[in-house]
Amino acid sequence: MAQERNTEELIIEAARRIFIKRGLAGARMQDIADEAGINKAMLHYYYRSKEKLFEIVFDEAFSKMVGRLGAIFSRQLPMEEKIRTLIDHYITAIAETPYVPIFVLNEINQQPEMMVKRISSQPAFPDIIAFMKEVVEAGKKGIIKEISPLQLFLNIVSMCIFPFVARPLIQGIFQQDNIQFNMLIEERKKLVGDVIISWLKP
Amino acid sequence: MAQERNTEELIIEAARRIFIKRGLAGARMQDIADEAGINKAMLHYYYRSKEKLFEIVFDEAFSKMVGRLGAIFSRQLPMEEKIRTLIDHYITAIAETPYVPIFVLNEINQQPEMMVKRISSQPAFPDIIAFMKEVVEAGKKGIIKEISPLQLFLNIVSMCIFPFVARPLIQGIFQQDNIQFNMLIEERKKLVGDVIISWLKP
DNA sequence: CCTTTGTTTAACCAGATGGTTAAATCAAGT
DNA sequence: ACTTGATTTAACCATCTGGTTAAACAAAGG
Repeated sequence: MAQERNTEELIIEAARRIFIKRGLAGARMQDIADEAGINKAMLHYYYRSKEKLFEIVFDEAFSKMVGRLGAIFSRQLPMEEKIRTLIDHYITAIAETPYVPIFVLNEINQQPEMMVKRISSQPAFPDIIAFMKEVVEAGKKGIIKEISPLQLFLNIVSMCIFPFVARPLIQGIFQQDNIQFNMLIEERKKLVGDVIISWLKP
Repeated sequence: MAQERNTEELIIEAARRIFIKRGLAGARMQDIADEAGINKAMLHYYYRSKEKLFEIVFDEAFSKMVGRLGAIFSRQLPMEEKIRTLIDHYITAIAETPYVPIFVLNEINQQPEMMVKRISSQPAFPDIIAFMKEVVEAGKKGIIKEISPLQLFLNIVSMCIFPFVARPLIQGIFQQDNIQFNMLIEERKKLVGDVIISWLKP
């Protein structure tokens, strides 16, 4: 057999970069081939079509964005501490692959049917539901204010993810360079927790 | 001259629908022509190229998303009330064209240089800056807690816009139909205000 | 050495895509 | 009716794009 054995992985890495940067419609198979330093035909040899390749990249990205929530949720901690660590860890996780959210959200908006398939095969969802039940109970016990757990979830995720989605907008309007932006994000790991906790105080 | 005089506007309306639904890379000139019920050559007759047409649609969408903030900010009201009406009005405005934010954010991420041009020609930005100064002053006077005005702004905009950007995700995970989703948004007009105000209490 | 089997390449293809052009159509002024 | 100038259309073009194919190549086993 010829060449190194990681051609397969080389292709995925290239596809990941190109798809996440340009989206499904904007990505060109030739660009992916160039990025991987191989012939265009190899893409079809290893992964049958553009859609197949995209599906792999998308699934991976989707899990990276949604899946991380589950692991954190399931931790056994008092409500306030649980929420604070959730926010801190989630922002940290997203900051590692900051272009994933806008990619995932845009593709989902292009083909909302995609969601249906992911829902069943996404192990994080049950944990999210469980967390929301905990929130209701904590509300009844008076540990926190009684609020809609869905709205709580939405608020947390909004404040964690949105800054990355709107990154060029923020940096453009407020003239922030990359270092300043990263500091902003760093500060949010605690600040978003403050916002949520102050709201939840009974 | 032939036909009705609104061909020009007819084209823009069609382009708006197609571009916002599919994005620049995903939109086809033929689709826009079909949507407008005219020949493809007319698009080039009235608007020279795909890019030119796109620019018009994008500018319009960008203003719709960012511009609305200015008008609300400039209103003379006590801080708490100002923030509450801002949130209420902004969510209402976005709900009227709910697919604009994901379109704008995605295109900005595709071509961040676009931002540079918009910044100078966007009249809402000065008002945003002015608002942020007010926030600092209100903090010093003890009317509200002393917080980073940028972070405040980010929190507000995040919680207002993100639900629309993540709409299919939310509806998918939590099995919400369109009516339920709209109720969720309706509830947020007050709820997001509560979150922010409770955080700002000195 | 030669066969076999998995891997890689260059050349090619059909359909799509943005854009052009020359001719046709239409309404209004003369 | 005829000219004029804007509007509209059908046909066309060059290029791009996802995908295919046949042949070349490289190892491993016999």
